[in-house]
Amino acid sequence: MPYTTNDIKNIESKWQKFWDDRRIFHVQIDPMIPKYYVLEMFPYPSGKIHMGHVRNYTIADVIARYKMMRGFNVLHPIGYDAFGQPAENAAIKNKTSPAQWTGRCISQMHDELKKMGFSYDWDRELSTCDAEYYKWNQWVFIKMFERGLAYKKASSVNWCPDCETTLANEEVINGACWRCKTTVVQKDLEQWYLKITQYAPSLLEDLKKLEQWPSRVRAMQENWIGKSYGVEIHFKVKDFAETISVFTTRPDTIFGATYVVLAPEHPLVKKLTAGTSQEKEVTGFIEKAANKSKSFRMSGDQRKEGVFIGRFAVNPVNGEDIPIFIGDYVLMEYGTGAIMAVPTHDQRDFEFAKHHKLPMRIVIEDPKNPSASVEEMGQAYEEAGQLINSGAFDRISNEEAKNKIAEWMQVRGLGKISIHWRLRDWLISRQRYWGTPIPMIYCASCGIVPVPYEQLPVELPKDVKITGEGGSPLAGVRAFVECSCPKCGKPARRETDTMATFFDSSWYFLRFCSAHHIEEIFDKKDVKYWMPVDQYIGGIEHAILHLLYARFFTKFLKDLELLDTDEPFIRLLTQGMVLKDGEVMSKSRGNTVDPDEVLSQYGADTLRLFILFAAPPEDQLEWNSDGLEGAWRFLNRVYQMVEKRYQQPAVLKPKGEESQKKDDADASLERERNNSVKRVTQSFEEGYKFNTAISHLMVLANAVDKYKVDNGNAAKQNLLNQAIETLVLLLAPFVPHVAEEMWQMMGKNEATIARVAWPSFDENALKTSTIVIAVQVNGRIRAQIQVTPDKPPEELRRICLADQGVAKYVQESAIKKFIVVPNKLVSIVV
RNA sequence: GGGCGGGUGGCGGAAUAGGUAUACGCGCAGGACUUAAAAUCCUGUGACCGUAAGGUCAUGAGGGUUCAAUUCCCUCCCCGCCCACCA
Repeated sequence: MPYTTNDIKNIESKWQKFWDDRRIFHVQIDPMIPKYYVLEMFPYPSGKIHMGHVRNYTIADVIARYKMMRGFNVLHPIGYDAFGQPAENAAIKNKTSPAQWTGRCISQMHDELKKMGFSYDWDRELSTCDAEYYKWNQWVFIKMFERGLAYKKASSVNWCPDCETTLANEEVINGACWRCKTTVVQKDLEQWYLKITQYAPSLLEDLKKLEQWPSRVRAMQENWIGKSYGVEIHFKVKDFAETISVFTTRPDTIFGATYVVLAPEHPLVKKLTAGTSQEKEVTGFIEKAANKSKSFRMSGDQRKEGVFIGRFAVNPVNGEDIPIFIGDYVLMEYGTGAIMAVPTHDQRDFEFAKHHKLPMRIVIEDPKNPSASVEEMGQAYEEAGQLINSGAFDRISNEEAKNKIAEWMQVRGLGKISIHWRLRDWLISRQRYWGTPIPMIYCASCGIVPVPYEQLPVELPKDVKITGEGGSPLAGVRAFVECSCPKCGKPARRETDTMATFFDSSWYFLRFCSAHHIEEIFDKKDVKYWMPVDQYIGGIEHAILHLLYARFFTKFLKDLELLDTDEPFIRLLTQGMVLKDGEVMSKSRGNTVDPDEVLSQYGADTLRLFILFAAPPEDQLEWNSDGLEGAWRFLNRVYQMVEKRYQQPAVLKPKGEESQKKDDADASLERERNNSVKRVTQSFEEGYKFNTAISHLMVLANAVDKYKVDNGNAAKQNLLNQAIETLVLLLAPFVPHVAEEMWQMMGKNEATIARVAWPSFDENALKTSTIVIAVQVNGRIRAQIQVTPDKPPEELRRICLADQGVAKYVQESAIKKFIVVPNKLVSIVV
């Protein structure tokens, strides 16, 4: 059990109150001061904060406090992503309402965040479940609707049977619901979508601007958006007035296309099979395919099933009749829902063709095996090579042929050069209660009509019985559903679905700029000043979902001319996970450490210091209670230093004529002090390596410990004071409570250390009068010599040879090379 | 299958425009203080040989370039994360 006479953890609540009472971290726009916007991904208010939150917010807080000391006007807000299904479940379980439950969680969370000493501007605290916030969700939605970016369509959608609601593609992880892990099924439903695909090109292109994002997040988004260049090729159906369009990235293989495959859901299938002998078999296959979940169909290397549909298509480049199949390995969601199959050069087609004994033709020559025949192929040849069996294109490299054939086909009207995207539109309606009502009205005569702006917000009724049965609980609230059409005034019905909560979090960073603005979604001048977010911090799990949606909203709002920036987050830091015993700390594993317990035992500063010291922010962090103890020890040591060794300058009485000349110990302390400032500053400016920053603070503390002051030696005491002051200032962003306390103990005038200027350093003080140079002979260290800096090589050579340790291995006449790395090392080769 | 990270003491981790590997912390061992313990302080701590001086070997494995490689190049192994029948 940690214990000292002046318990450093008991001072924390005092300083928290001080910051609060004086609104130290409240900020306003000030064009004269450079701004800095630090933001962490706001929490879902589950009530208690966990170590992941603590780590995330501590990193953010340290950056915010550092920037404040550097003179920036720092916006550092917090809020709650308060809508969502867990509140419904908790409300049922605890016999309360989601609103009450969430309210209680928020106030609990609020208190816990305060206990961590984070430098938030609490005046901007917001919750997405407040009507003053979600009103603007509805406003954005209508703006999107007016521009055709929000639309309703019937489609096969992802459905979680457990949550009883639809899910966006981004919310389906390996075929399972991201929240409850239940296997997702497909349902045909009419749902609301946002046309994020319209922004696919700029979402992809602008990733290039995000140089300060981790490359893997950019790569993940790039893959998710998935741009492919290719050709849409038109295959005429033989003896039938229809054309099948396929998309391919491999037009170079068109001469090897020996059959066509449609997705079972392809709209042409029914038309083409009607009346053929294959109709029954095809219908049976479609039913079978429909019963398989999408995740099963997409889960890789199973046998490729399919049936011939009884008709043929014509290969446009050579006029061949080729059979048309339907196959479950072709997905309706991608491309045109139809493919041309080139079994010799695509492994999937190869497997399918083998299984169904379909013809093949090699059209790209394997340079290692130019005489290969179809019969002896064990797998598709997917590498590069020259074209063969391809008419006029023979002997052209296939890379070159891609463009040539594409252009040739386009000129002849056989195909169209085109780009396809993997990104799908974003399904945002949810059949749940605890969310933003979608502000739409259905009128029998006018159709779908948006709620007029002046009627916003469409408030979520409070007195709704939640059963957990799903299926739009709002549909059962007559007072909510029944309304009149804004256009014709006749009785009409409200939309009863609510918005996915990712809608709420796609623009909250803008709302923070003027958190409680009433007239508009936000105050344009505030947003102009604060945006973009300079530093965003959060978990990698949001690499696709939230970060993509937020970028989409930013681009949309810019198109509405409400914003100047087209990217919301300049710099992104994804913090690593917190582990215990080598496993991710999680409730389900039962290996969590409750931050509350650590707080009551050690206080926030110790917790903050440990978390920052144990690993670089982006790496995994292994929880270690001994390490926590170490952080506690260090803080106490520094506290004792201030208490016992610091003397207030007023008390300090210079005695007699003390020598102004600095001795070695003085120079050494000065060097460490300046070096610490340099290194800690560097760690903030170059990549946030807080672990090494703290290690340098420990080095400085060690130097202070070692430094002796003769009783009453004012010059030395001054030097010591200076070193301690610097140490306290450098510590301030990391351990704000103790730093405030120590600053006050030192009798400083500033109200808060949070606004004291960050210390600077003197490069000259880092120099030493003598340096130690390592001497290598044939690559091995054989001696250390002490010399004055910047010795010329000739002199070094003389000194080295005079050194006994060197002389043992070197005779002057045998020296082949003499290499000098200035002020570091000498390397002699004999 | 594709992409992105990583492999350094007993542990968390330092150090890469090539230049004294193991900073800082934890742990461990010994000592001081104490009736005793805790706390605190001091000393030591990569491995091996040696009383010591000193020497040899060590950054996943193996090669290469170099006076010099954790850092650069080649081959391979292992771990983590993300994506994946994407046409």
